[in-house]
Amino acid sequence: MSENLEELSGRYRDILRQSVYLVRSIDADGELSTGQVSTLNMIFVEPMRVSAIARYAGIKVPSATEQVIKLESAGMVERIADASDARVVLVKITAFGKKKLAVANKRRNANMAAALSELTAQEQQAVADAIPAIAKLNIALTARL
Amino acid sequence: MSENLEELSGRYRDILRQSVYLVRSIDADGELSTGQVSTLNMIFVEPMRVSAIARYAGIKVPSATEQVIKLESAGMVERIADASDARVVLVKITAFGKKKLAVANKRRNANMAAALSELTAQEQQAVADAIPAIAKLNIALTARL
DNA sequence: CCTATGTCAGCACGACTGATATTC
DNA sequence: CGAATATCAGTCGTGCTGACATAG
Repeated sequence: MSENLEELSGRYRDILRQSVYLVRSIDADGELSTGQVSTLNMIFVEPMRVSAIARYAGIKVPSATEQVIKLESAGMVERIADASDARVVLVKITAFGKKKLAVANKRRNANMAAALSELTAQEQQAVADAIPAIAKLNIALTARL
Repeated sequence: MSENLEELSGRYRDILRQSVYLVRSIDADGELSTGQVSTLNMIFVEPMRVSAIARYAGIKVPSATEQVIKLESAGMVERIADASDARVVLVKITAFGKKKLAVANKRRNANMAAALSELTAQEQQAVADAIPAIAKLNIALTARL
Protein backbone atom coordinates (compact mmCIF):
# COMPACT_ATOMS: atom_id res chain seq x y z
CA MET A 1 0.00 0.00 0.00
CA SER A 2 2.69 2.41 1.01
CA GLU A 3 4.39 1.91 -2.32
CA ASN A 4 1.15 2.52 -4.17
CA LEU A 5 0.64 5.71 -2.25
CA GLU A 6 4.06 7.02 -3.19
CA GLU A 7 3.45 6.20 -6.80
CA LEU A 8 0.07 7.94 -6.61
CA SER A 9 1.76 10.89 -4.93
CA GLY A 10 4.13 11.30 -7.85
CA ARG A 11 1.37 11.23 -10.42
CA TYR A 12 -0.80 13.57 -8.42
CA ARG A 13 2.02 16.08 -7.98
CA ASP A 14 2.72 16.04 -11.71
CA ILE A 15 -0.84 16.56 -12.81
CA LEU A 16 -1.33 19.26 -10.21
CA ARG A 17 1.58 21.31 -11.42
CA GLN A 18 0.54 21.01 -15.03
CA SER A 19 -3.02 21.98 -14.20
CA VAL A 20 -2.25 25.11 -12.31
CA TYR A 21 -0.23 26.67 -15.09
CA LEU A 22 -2.82 25.79 -17.68
CA VAL A 23 -5.60 27.31 -15.65
CA ARG A 24 -3.57 30.43 -15.10
CA SER A 25 -2.82 30.73 -18.82
CA ILE A 26 -6.47 30.25 -19.72
CA ASP A 27 -7.53 32.93 -17.30
CA ALA A 28 -4.72 35.33 -18.03
CA ASP A 29 -6.63 37.86 -20.11
CA GLY A 30 -8.89 39.06 -17.33
CA GLU A 31 -8.51 42.07 -15.10
CA LEU A 32 -8.28 40.00 -11.93
CA SER A 33 -5.52 37.54 -11.14
CA THR A 34 -6.30 34.00 -10.06
CA GLY A 35 -5.43 34.86 -6.50
CA GLN A 36 -7.63 37.91 -6.47
CA VAL A 37 -10.60 35.95 -7.74
CA SER A 38 -9.95 33.34 -5.12
CA THR A 39 -9.84 35.94 -2.35
CA LEU A 40 -13.04 37.60 -3.51
CA ASN A 41 -14.80 34.24 -3.69
CA MET A 42 -13.76 33.57 -0.11
CA ILE A 43 -15.27 36.74 1.29
CA PHE A 44 -18.33 36.76 -0.94
CA VAL A 45 -20.74 35.55 1.74
CA GLU A 46 -19.30 37.21 4.80
CA PRO A 47 -16.26 39.29 5.73
CA MET A 48 -13.13 37.41 6.78
CA ARG A 49 -10.10 38.49 8.76
CA VAL A 50 -6.76 38.74 7.03
CA SER A 51 -5.28 35.80 8.90
CA ALA A 52 -8.19 33.59 7.85
CA ILE A 53 -7.73 34.58 4.23
CA ALA A 54 -4.06 33.72 4.47
CA ARG A 55 -4.68 30.35 6.06
CA TYR A 56 -7.35 29.35 3.60
CA ALA A 57 -5.34 30.49 0.60
CA GLY A 58 -2.23 28.71 1.80
CA ILE A 59 -0.16 31.90 1.97
CA LYS A 60 1.44 33.86 4.80
CA VAL A 61 -0.27 36.76 6.49
CA PRO A 62 1.89 39.51 4.96
CA SER A 63 1.12 38.18 1.49
CA ALA A 64 -2.58 38.24 2.27
CA THR A 65 -2.30 41.80 3.53
CA GLU A 66 -0.68 42.77 0.25
CA GLN A 67 -3.48 41.25 -1.79
CA VAL A 68 -6.11 42.90 0.36
CA ILE A 69 -4.46 46.29 -0.05
CA LYS A 70 -4.42 45.87 -3.83
CA LEU A 71 -8.08 44.89 -3.88
CA GLU A 72 -8.89 47.83 -1.65
CA SER A 73 -7.06 50.23 -3.97
CA ALA A 74 -9.14 48.87 -6.80
CA GLY A 75 -12.31 49.48 -4.80
CA MET A 76 -13.30 45.84 -4.66
CA VAL A 77 -13.02 45.31 -0.92
CA GLU A 78 -13.10 47.47 2.17
CA ARG A 79 -11.41 46.94 5.48
CA ILE A 80 -13.63 47.28 8.49
CA ALA A 81 -12.87 47.02 12.17
CA ASP A 82 -13.98 44.13 14.32
CA ALA A 83 -16.04 45.47 17.21
CA SER A 84 -14.90 42.78 19.60
CA ASP A 85 -11.17 42.86 18.88
CA ALA A 86 -9.41 45.99 17.73
CA ARG A 87 -6.44 44.08 16.33
CA VAL A 88 -8.61 42.38 13.77
CA VAL A 89 -9.30 43.71 10.29
CA LEU A 90 -12.32 42.29 8.54
CA VAL A 91 -12.20 42.27 4.76
CA LYS A 92 -15.53 42.82 3.09
CA ILE A 93 -16.35 42.68 -0.60
CA THR A 94 -17.93 45.80 -2.11
CA ALA A 95 -20.76 45.96 -4.59
CA PHE A 96 -18.21 46.86 -7.25
CA GLY A 97 -16.12 43.87 -6.20
CA LYS A 98 -19.11 41.59 -6.52
CA LYS A 99 -19.78 42.86 -10.00
CA LYS A 100 -16.19 42.33 -11.11
CA LEU A 101 -16.09 38.93 -9.48
CA ALA A 102 -19.25 37.81 -11.24
CA VAL A 103 -17.77 38.73 -14.61
CA ALA A 104 -14.47 37.00 -13.86
CA ASN A 105 -16.10 33.87 -12.49
CA LYS A 106 -18.43 33.61 -15.42
CA ARG A 107 -15.65 33.83 -17.96
CA ARG A 108 -13.35 31.47 -16.10
CA ASN A 109 -15.99 28.88 -15.42
CA ALA A 110 -17.12 29.05 -19.03
CA ASN A 111 -13.58 28.34 -20.19
CA MET A 112 -13.20 25.43 -17.84
CA ALA A 113 -16.68 24.11 -18.56
CA ALA A 114 -15.91 24.09 -22.27
CA ALA A 115 -12.86 21.94 -21.62
CA LEU A 116 -14.81 19.71 -19.24
CA SER A 117 -17.44 19.22 -21.91
CA GLU A 118 -14.86 17.38 -24.00
CA LEU A 119 -14.62 14.70 -21.33
CA THR A 120 -16.95 11.74 -21.11
CA ALA A 121 -19.63 11.75 -18.43
CA GLN A 122 -17.58 9.17 -16.53
CA GLU A 123 -14.50 11.36 -16.63
CA GLN A 124 -16.45 14.39 -15.49
CA GLN A 125 -17.81 12.31 -12.65
CA ALA A 126 -14.30 11.19 -11.73
CA VAL A 127 -13.23 14.83 -11.41
CA ALA A 128 -16.31 15.67 -9.35
CA ASP A 129 -15.79 12.69 -7.07
CA ALA A 130 -12.17 13.59 -6.45
CA ILE A 131 -12.88 17.11 -5.21
CA PRO A 132 -14.07 16.15 -1.70
CA ALA A 133 -11.15 13.74 -1.39
CA ILE A 134 -8.71 16.43 -2.44
CA ALA A 135 -10.28 18.84 0.02
CA LYS A 136 -9.67 16.34 2.78
CA LEU A 137 -6.15 15.74 1.47
CA ASN A 138 -5.53 19.46 1.68
CA ILE A 139 -6.60 19.51 5.29
CA ALA A 140 -4.16 16.67 5.98
CA LEU A 141 -1.41 18.59 4.19
CA THR A 142 -2.17 21.74 6.15
CA ALA A 143 -1.77 19.81 9.39
CA ARG A 144 1.73 18.81 8.31
CA LEU A 145 2.98 22.37 7.95
CA MET B 1 -25.68 19.74 -17.80
CA SER B 2 -24.02 22.94 -18.81
CA GLU B 3 -24.94 24.49 -15.48
CA ASN B 4 -23.53 21.52 -13.62
CA LEU B 5 -20.31 21.87 -15.54
CA GLU B 6 -19.94 25.52 -14.60
CA GLU B 7 -20.58 24.71 -10.97
CA LEU B 8 -18.03 21.90 -11.17
CA SER B 9 -15.60 24.29 -12.84
CA GLY B 10 -15.80 26.66 -9.93
CA ARG B 11 -15.19 23.99 -7.35
CA TYR B 12 -12.37 22.51 -9.35
CA ARG B 13 -10.65 25.88 -9.77
CA ASP B 14 -10.88 26.55 -6.05
CA ILE B 15 -9.49 23.23 -4.93
CA LEU B 16 -6.74 23.43 -7.51
CA ARG B 17 -5.48 26.74 -6.31
CA GLN B 18 -5.55 25.68 -2.70
CA SER B 19 -3.72 22.46 -3.51
CA VAL B 20 -0.88 24.00 -5.38
CA TYR B 21 0.09 26.36 -2.58
CA LEU B 22 -0.09 23.63 -0.01
CA VAL B 23 2.09 21.34 -2.04
CA ARG B 24 4.59 24.09 -2.60
CA SER B 25 4.72 24.89 1.11
CA ILE B 26 5.19 21.25 2.02
CA ASP B 27 8.04 20.88 -0.44
CA ALA B 28 9.68 24.20 0.28
CA ASP B 29 12.61 23.03 2.34
CA GLY B 30 14.36 21.14 -0.43
CA GLU B 31 17.19 22.23 -2.69
CA LEU B 32 15.12 21.94 -5.84
CA SER B 33 12.06 24.02 -6.62
CA THR B 34 8.81 22.39 -7.67
CA GLY B 35 9.40 23.48 -11.23
CA GLN B 36 12.89 22.07 -11.32
CA VAL B 37 11.73 18.71 -10.04
CA SER B 38 9.02 18.71 -12.65
CA THR B 39 11.48 19.48 -15.44
CA LEU B 40 13.90 16.79 -14.31
CA ASN B 41 11.07 14.27 -14.13
CA MET B 42 10.12 15.11 -17.70
CA ILE B 43 13.55 14.45 -19.15
CA PHE B 44 14.36 11.47 -16.96
CA VAL B 45 13.76 8.85 -19.64
CA GLU B 46 14.95 10.68 -22.71
CA PRO B 47 16.21 14.17 -23.61
CA MET B 48 13.60 16.73 -24.63
CA ARG B 49 13.85 19.94 -26.59
CA VAL B 50 13.33 23.22 -24.79
CA SER B 51 10.09 23.96 -26.61
CA ALA B 52 8.66 20.59 -25.56
CA ILE B 53 9.57 21.25 -21.94
CA ALA B 54 7.82 24.59 -22.15
CA ARG B 55 4.69 23.10 -23.67
CA TYR B 56 4.39 20.30 -21.12
CA ALA B 57 5.08 22.58 -18.20
CA GLY B 58 2.54 25.12 -19.44
CA ILE B 59 5.10 27.92 -19.61
CA LYS B 60 6.59 29.98 -22.43
CA VAL B 61 9.81 29.04 -24.15
CA PRO B 62 11.96 31.79 -22.62
CA SER B 63 10.90 30.69 -19.16
CA ALA B 64 11.85 27.12 -19.97
CA THR B 65 15.23 28.28 -21.26
CA GLU B 66 15.80 30.07 -18.00
CA GLN B 67 15.05 26.96 -15.97
CA VAL B 68 17.27 24.82 -18.16
CA ILE B 69 20.15 27.24 -17.76
CA LYS B 70 19.79 27.16 -14.00
CA LEU B 71 19.74 23.38 -13.96
CA GLU B 72 22.77 23.34 -16.24
CA SER B 73 24.68 25.68 -13.92
CA ALA B 74 23.88 23.31 -11.09
CA GLY B 75 25.24 20.41 -13.13
CA MET B 76 21.93 18.56 -13.24
CA VAL B 77 21.33 18.72 -16.98
CA GLU B 78 23.41 19.19 -20.10
CA ARG B 79 22.43 20.73 -23.38
CA ILE B 80 23.25 18.67 -26.43
CA ALA B 81 22.76 19.36 -30.11
CA ASP B 82 20.18 17.60 -32.22
CA ALA B 83 21.92 15.89 -35.13
CA SER B 84 19.01 16.39 -37.49
CA ASP B 85 18.17 20.04 -36.75
CA ALA B 86 20.81 22.51 -35.65
CA ARG B 87 18.22 24.90 -34.21
CA VAL B 88 17.19 22.39 -31.60
CA VAL B 89 18.72 22.02 -28.15
CA LEU B 90 18.11 18.73 -26.40
CA VAL B 91 18.11 18.82 -22.63
CA LYS B 92 19.50 15.70 -21.00
CA ILE B 93 19.60 14.84 -17.33
CA THR B 94 23.02 14.07 -15.86
CA ALA B 95 23.90 11.35 -13.38
CA PHE B 96 24.16 14.03 -10.73
CA GLY B 97 20.74 15.33 -11.73
CA LYS B 98 19.27 11.86 -11.42
CA LYS B 99 20.71 11.52 -7.96
CA LYS B 100 19.33 14.85 -6.79
CA LEU B 101 15.98 14.11 -8.39
CA ALA B 102 15.72 10.78 -6.64
CA VAL B 103 16.27 12.42 -3.28
CA ALA B 104 13.78 15.19 -3.96
CA ASN B 105 11.13 12.84 -5.34
CA LYS B 106 11.48 10.51 -2.42
CA ARG B 107 11.01 13.24 0.15
CA ARG B 108 8.13 14.89 -1.67
CA ASN B 109 6.30 11.68 -2.36
CA ALA B 110 6.76 10.62 1.24
CA ASN B 111 5.17 13.88 2.40
CA MET B 112 2.26 13.49 0.06
CA ALA B 113 1.87 9.79 0.78
CA ALA B 114 1.67 10.54 4.49
CA ALA B 115 -1.20 12.93 3.82
CA LEU B 116 -2.86 10.49 1.45
CA SER B 117 -2.66 7.81 4.12
CA GLU B 118 -5.10 9.83 6.20
CA LEU B 119 -7.75 9.37 3.53
CA THR B 120 -9.99 6.36 3.30
CA ALA B 121 -9.31 3.77 0.61
CA GLN B 122 -12.33 5.09 -1.28
CA GLU B 123 -11.01 8.63 -1.18
CA GLN B 124 -7.58 7.53 -2.31
CA GLN B 125 -9.23 5.69 -5.15
CA ALA B 126 -11.21 8.80 -6.06
CA VAL B 127 -7.98 10.77 -6.39
CA ALA B 128 -6.36 8.02 -8.45
CA ASP B 129 -9.39 7.76 -10.72
CA ALA B 130 -9.44 11.50 -11.35
CA ILE B 131 -5.86 11.73 -12.56
CA PRO B 132 -6.45 10.35 -16.07
CA ALA B 133 -9.54 12.55 -16.39
CA ILE B 134 -7.57 15.61 -15.32
CA ALA B 135 -4.83 14.71 -17.77
CA LYS B 136 -7.41 14.66 -20.54
CA LEU B 137 -8.88 17.89 -19.24
CA ASN B 138 -5.45 19.47 -19.42
CA ILE B 139 -5.12 18.44 -23.04
CA ALA B 140 -8.48 20.06 -23.74
CA LEU B 141 -7.35 23.22 -21.94
CA THR B 142 -4.10 23.29 -23.90
CA ALA B 143 -6.05 23.18 -27.13
CA ARG B 144 -7.94 26.30 -26.07
CA LEU B 145 -4.83 28.43 -25.68
C1' DC C 1 5.05 40.42 30.04
C1' DC C 2 3.80 37.40 26.31
C1' DT C 3 0.92 36.40 22.48
C1' DA C 4 -1.93 37.50 18.52
C1' DT C 5 -2.93 40.37 14.58
C1' DG C 6 -1.76 43.11 10.96
C1' DT C 7 1.41 46.07 8.31
C1' DC C 8 5.80 47.67 6.32
C1' DA C 9 10.36 47.04 4.08
C1' DG C 10 13.35 44.53 1.46
C1' DC C 11 14.29 40.39 -1.15
C1' DA C 12 13.97 36.40 -4.40
C1' DC C 13 11.93 33.42 -7.57
C1' DG C 14 9.84 32.72 -11.72
C1' DA C 15 6.86 34.00 -15.07
C1' DC C 16 6.08 37.37 -19.11
C1' DT C 17 6.94 40.39 -23.49
C1' DG C 18 9.93 42.09 -27.02
C1' DA C 19 14.05 41.84 -29.58
C1' DT C 20 17.73 39.10 -31.63
C1' DA C 21 20.49 35.31 -33.79
C1' DT C 22 20.50 31.02 -36.22
C1' DT C 23 18.68 27.40 -38.96
C1' DC C 24 15.10 25.19 -41.65
C1' DC D 1 12.03 35.24 -47.57
C1' DG D 2 8.99 33.48 -43.85
C1' DA D 3 8.63 30.14 -40.00
C1' DA D 4 10.64 27.73 -36.17
C1' DT D 5 13.88 27.32 -32.30
C1' DA D 6 16.34 29.11 -28.67
C1' DT D 7 18.37 32.86 -26.10
C1' DC D 8 18.96 37.44 -23.98
C1' DA D 9 17.33 41.73 -21.68
C1' DG D 10 14.26 43.98 -19.00
C1' DT D 11 10.01 44.07 -16.31
C1' DC D 12 6.49 42.69 -13.19
C1' DG D 13 3.61 39.95 -10.03
C1' DT D 14 3.56 37.55 -5.91
C1' DG D 15 5.33 34.97 -2.63
C1' DC D 16 8.74 35.10 1.57
C1' DT D 17 11.35 36.63 6.01
C1' DG D 18 12.29 39.90 9.54
C1' DA D 19 11.09 43.98 12.03
C1' DC D 20 7.60 46.65 14.03
C1' DA D 21 3.13 48.74 16.09
C1' DT D 22 -0.93 47.90 18.42
C1' DA D 23 -4.20 45.34 21.15
C1' DG D 24 -5.59 41.42 24.01
